[in-house]
Formats: sequence, structure tokens, C-alpha cells
Amino acid sequence: MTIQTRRERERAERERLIVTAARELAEAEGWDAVTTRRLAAEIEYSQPVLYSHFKGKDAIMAAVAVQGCADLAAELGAARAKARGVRESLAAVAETYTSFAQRRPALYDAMFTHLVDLPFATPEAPAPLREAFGELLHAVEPIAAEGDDPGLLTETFWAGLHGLVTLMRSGRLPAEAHERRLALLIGHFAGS
Amino acid sequence: MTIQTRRERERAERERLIVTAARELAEAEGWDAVTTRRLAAEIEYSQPVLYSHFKGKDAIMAAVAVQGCADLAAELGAARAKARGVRESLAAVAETYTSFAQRRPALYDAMFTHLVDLPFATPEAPAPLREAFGELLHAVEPIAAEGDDPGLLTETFWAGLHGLVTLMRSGRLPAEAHERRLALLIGHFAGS
DNA sequence: CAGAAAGGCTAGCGATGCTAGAATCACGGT
DNA sequence: ACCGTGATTCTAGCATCGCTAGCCTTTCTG
Repeated sequence: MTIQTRRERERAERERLIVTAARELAEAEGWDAVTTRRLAAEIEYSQPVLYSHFKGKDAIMAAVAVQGCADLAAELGAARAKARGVRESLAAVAETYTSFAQRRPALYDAMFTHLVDLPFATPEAPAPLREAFGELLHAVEPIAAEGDDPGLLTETFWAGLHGLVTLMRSGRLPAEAHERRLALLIGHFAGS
Repeated sequence: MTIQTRRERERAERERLIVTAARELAEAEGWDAVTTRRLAAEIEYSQPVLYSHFKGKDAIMAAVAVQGCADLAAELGAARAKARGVRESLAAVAETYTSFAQRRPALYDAMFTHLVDLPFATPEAPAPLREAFGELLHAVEPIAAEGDDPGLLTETFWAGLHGLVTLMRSGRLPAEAHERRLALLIGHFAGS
């Protein structure tokens, strides 16, 4: 038994090694630099080892995305804890969200831009994904009008944040007006 | 002169052929199917011919994106012409925008998702891009409060639409609630 | 009509994701 | 103690990608 469990423990550790190496390489040089060869060299194993852990490169990106969602959820939670009122919570969460996207663009892409076959809007979604959405939900819920579905409102607000972030990062929106656009979005959702 | 102009005319025609072939292939089978070899076969020329017209595959996608913006601008203009009031115009434009994105996902990706080096938010941006944004601006302008910059408000509203579209198409938002989310977005911008 | 020049094609380079099959290692039974 | 067995890892290679160098044919010019 002990020998079996040691094997499994080492295997799990190597899997974590792969995911963190992929994340760090992506954050340092972008996802284009994360080739299977480069990643294999980084973990000091050969390429096929990657495929004994993950179905392919996309699966590795998905694992990175899940880890990223945990990070985001933690940051959002911390921001919400510091904020006082309802509107301040919303603003703090929104600011933290867009800041996260700008500080860690590669991670954000894996989470929300790249096509990846993760169950998202279902109960089977990985816990970190639901937690990150839950943080948004907690901030949006208080500003929902009677009769509004808080979940739907959160999704819509999230879409606003996501749109701002992606359009700005691709150069389609000028970056210098970001704060003002964010204020407009919050203003229109929190009721001026 | 005539022979020179004929040459140039034929060259321009072939360039249009490349762009439309790329667009049709992308819309039919997705951008992954648009390889330089496949595209060359489609236009019945060899690969290097593509590179005598465009710097690379990304430049071809950019040309397709510009063409797509012209299409979108036309659709938005038609929708706005039919609508009566201020709020109806906004709703019609929003509905047309998201419908366009769902009907022609590959085209939409080239325009607004794919990383492409087109000047966007500047006066040097290609005319179709400015026209498409102008259509949005015309619909959003009337609902801007005094003191609000209509351009910034349009950008923010656009971001909301873009976020809804991209998150839904990647499976991160459930598609069946799209209409209700869109109604929420419009409601919060047009003042309940 | 010979030479120059322009344009298109064949062939190939380096790199990608992924995989088959050889080789190596640790383990268990006699 | 030793050898066979099974799992694990690596070497080598496939098909395909975007892109380009260099030949070759065709066309224009003096």
C-alpha cells in the first residue's frame, strides 16, 4: 500500500509541477511560448509524460484556468471584505476584476477567452469557477431590483467587465479611458 | 497605360478573391480550416501568391475583419432606420449586434476577438470600423446623461454587448437566457 | 529578335501537437 | 540471489502549420 500511495503522490506532485510550470511560462512569455517541448524541458521530463497526465495542451490550459479562477476568487473576496457599503463593494470587485485581467493577461485568457471544454454555467463546474462567480454574485446581489434574477444580473455585469477588459487589451478600446468607462458601467448598474 | 491598369485591376480582383475565399471558408468551417495551403487551392493559385498580396495570414484575417465591419455597419444602420423611439433604437441595435455575432461567429472573431494589428480607436482606423462604431454611437448618444461623454458611453455599452456575445459563445454563459440578459443590459443603460 | 524583368511555382525550412515502439527501471515469485 | 514481468519513460518520427528561397516561364523593352 505505502509504495502504491507514494507513486500516486509523486504523480500528483508532477501534475502540479506541470500546471504551475505552464502558468509561469505563460505569464512570463505568453501562451505562444508554451509549447509541449518547452514545457517538457521546463519540468525536466520528456514530452510524452505530459500526455500521460493530460489529454493535450488544451487540457493543461484548462487546469491552469481552474487554478487562476481560485486566485481570482481569493482576490475578489479580499476586495469585498475591505469594502463598506453596497456600491463600494461593487466598485471594489469590479476594480479588482479588471486589475486582475490587466496584471495577469495570459492567465485571464486561459480562464475566459481561450476556447476550452470546461463545464461553466452548470453545477458540475469545478469549485473554483463557481467560487469566482459567487464572489461577483455577492457583490451584485444587493443592487438587484425586485423581480430581477440576481444570477442573471451578475452574468450581465460580468459580461460588461469582460467586454471592457478584452476590448481594451486587444487595442480596440483606448486604455487611458478605462477608469471612466468602468465608472460608467458601475454607475448604470448601481443606479447612478 | 492600359496594359498597366489591366494588370493592376486583375491584381486587385485577385486580392478581393483571396479575402472573400478566406471569409467563406472561415464561415463554413472555422478559422482553423483556413490554412494558407487550403486558401491557395481555393483561389487556384500557389501559396506564395498570398504573400505577394498580404504580409501573412493575420493580414488576411484583418482584411476579412474590415469587410465584416462594413457588413455589421450596414445591418446596424438598417435596424436603426426601422426603429421608432430612442429606446427602441438602442434595443434594435443591440439585438442586431448580438444576432450578427451568433449568425457569423467566425467573422465576428476576426473582427473583435482575434488579436490583429489594426488601428481601432484612432482616426486612422479603416472607414468600415469607424462606421460600425458610429452606428452604435448614434443609437447610444440619445440616452447619454448630461455631462456624460457619448463616445465613452458607447464604448461601455459596446463592451457589454461584446462580453455577452463572447462569454455565451464559449459556453461560459448559458445561451437560453440570452434575451433576458440583453434586456437587463439595455434596461440599465436606457434607464430602466 | 535578343536581353531584361516581372510574376508564379516547386520545393523545402523550422516548428508545432501528438504518438508509436523501443528501452529502461523497479518489483515479485521461486 | 536471480530472472521474468509489468509499468514507466524516452527516442524518434508523423502530419501539418506559416512562411520563403530560388528556379522557370512568360511578358515587355530596346
